[in-house]
Amino acid sequence: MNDSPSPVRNVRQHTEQSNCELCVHRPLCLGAAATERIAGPRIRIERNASLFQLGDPVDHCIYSVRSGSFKIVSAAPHGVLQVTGFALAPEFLALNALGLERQPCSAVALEDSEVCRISWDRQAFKGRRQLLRSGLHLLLSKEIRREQHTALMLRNTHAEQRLADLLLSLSQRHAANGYSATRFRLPMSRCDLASFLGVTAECISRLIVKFKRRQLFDLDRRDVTLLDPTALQQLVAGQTPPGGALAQAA
Amino acid sequence: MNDSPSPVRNVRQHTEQSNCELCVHRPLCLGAAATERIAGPRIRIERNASLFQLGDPVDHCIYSVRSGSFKIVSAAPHGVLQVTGFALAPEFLALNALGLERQPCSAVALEDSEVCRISWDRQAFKGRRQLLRSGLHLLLSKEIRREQHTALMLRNTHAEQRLADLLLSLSQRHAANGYSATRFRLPMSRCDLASFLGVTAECISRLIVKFKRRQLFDLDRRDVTLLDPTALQQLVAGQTPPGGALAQAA
DNA sequence: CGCCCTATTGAATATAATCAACCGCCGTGG
DNA sequence: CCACGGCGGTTGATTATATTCAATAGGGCG
Repeated sequence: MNDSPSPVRNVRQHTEQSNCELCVHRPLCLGAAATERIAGPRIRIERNASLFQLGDPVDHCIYSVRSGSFKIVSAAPHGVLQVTGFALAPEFLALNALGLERQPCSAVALEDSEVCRISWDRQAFKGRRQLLRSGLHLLLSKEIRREQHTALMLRNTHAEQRLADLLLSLSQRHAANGYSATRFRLPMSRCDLASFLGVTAECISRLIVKFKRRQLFDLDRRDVTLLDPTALQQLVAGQTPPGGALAQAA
Repeated sequence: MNDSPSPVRNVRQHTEQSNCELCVHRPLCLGAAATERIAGPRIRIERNASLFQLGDPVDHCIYSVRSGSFKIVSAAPHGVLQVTGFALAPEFLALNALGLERQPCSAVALEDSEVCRISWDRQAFKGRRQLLRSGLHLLLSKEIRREQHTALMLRNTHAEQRLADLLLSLSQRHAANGYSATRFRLPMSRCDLASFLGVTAECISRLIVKFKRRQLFDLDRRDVTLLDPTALQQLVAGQTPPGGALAQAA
């Protein structure tokens, strides 16, 4: 992680294309409820280009990832950049920018990708279904839970369990799209993985070796094959470092 | 942390009291914008009682903490309970439950506290100002950012920096309420602190000693006096463990 | 007054960081 | 076409931060 991740051309690569009216994924937009025409035209972002960057003025939009994938990069207090999330195909970006003047993070395409913009400010919502706003509520709340899960894993697991959890998460998200749950390609570098998981790239390397030896998965370059998802799940659910339980406390 | 934190009486202690119409904090509810009558009557929760518990059916409400404080407790994959957040006086609870059937976490009062319920489901919103929903959007997005900050700290800082960050955060939140930024009482146990920061209680103890020696603060039982907030901030902004930067990547 | 729980302290251990070297791939350019 | 250079990734040896286990101390409450 002292070395750099994929280089980024600091250029927005927006190319207007087919309109989202025709988009096959449209029902997924804000849940099945939102069938209104709410999304703008598709925007193409090429690999390593950023959809928006930390400090950019916010455009009062969230983004729906239609194809491809992104990494979210934020700045730690001391200014060091870190990967704080990944957004795969039917997921959303910029849910954390509502009410801000400046983007709190960057979104960098991990491969050639497409997104749609969805405005969330008052004017844009006028005349549109209330359901849409409800959908946004649900989306935002879900995102809170996702972040909480991340924080949970960072608090009380070893690197081993974090990696297993991420792999399973990617697997599920692929499966939800109708792709194979056991074979897929990692869109991100080892360095990005490490940054997101809060460990060093060296540590990731060693973990991969360890996991391969245990026949948990196979991994060539960026192509994963989960050999024993059950074992991975058991690993995630295994014992944890920082102390034990918080007694009853619930 | 192998030992238990404050014991909890698993009983809801709801006592209807003064109506929120009269609440002095009301303008803070959903930002200054929401001056509507949106909140229900006050609910009193006594120390160590839980407002809601993991697995409870959700009541389609968020809660505004009017006085006192809460800890949020969630279950890690293996079932171990962990403190995933603290909610101080004019903050909100259950923002992560929208769209769920069951509460994903528990909220336990750290002292005798009061909350107001605010319904977020469709019927309850009827006839109420749209601003309110906008306010909720902003609130939810802000909560996402808060969680992201937590995850950020957990990823690439040592325990030392995490504790400093939390103390400064508590300080700010107190100051925002008009209380002293340098002298306040910690409502939570060392154990809760440790759980939230992702370290052991022993580690917290040692850190406290270390910080005292450095004249960063004074701490007796649960009473903190920040002696050198600037130094604390510098500490937070100091160098970090997991590797260095993510190159340009932004 | 004494018990229990929380907090603290100490010594040994472990997971992951750090530093450093090396390798293999890929695109560039001679 | 092949050599070069850069980058991403891997491996090794050492070190450090924080865990673990264990024992003790201090406060609050009955």
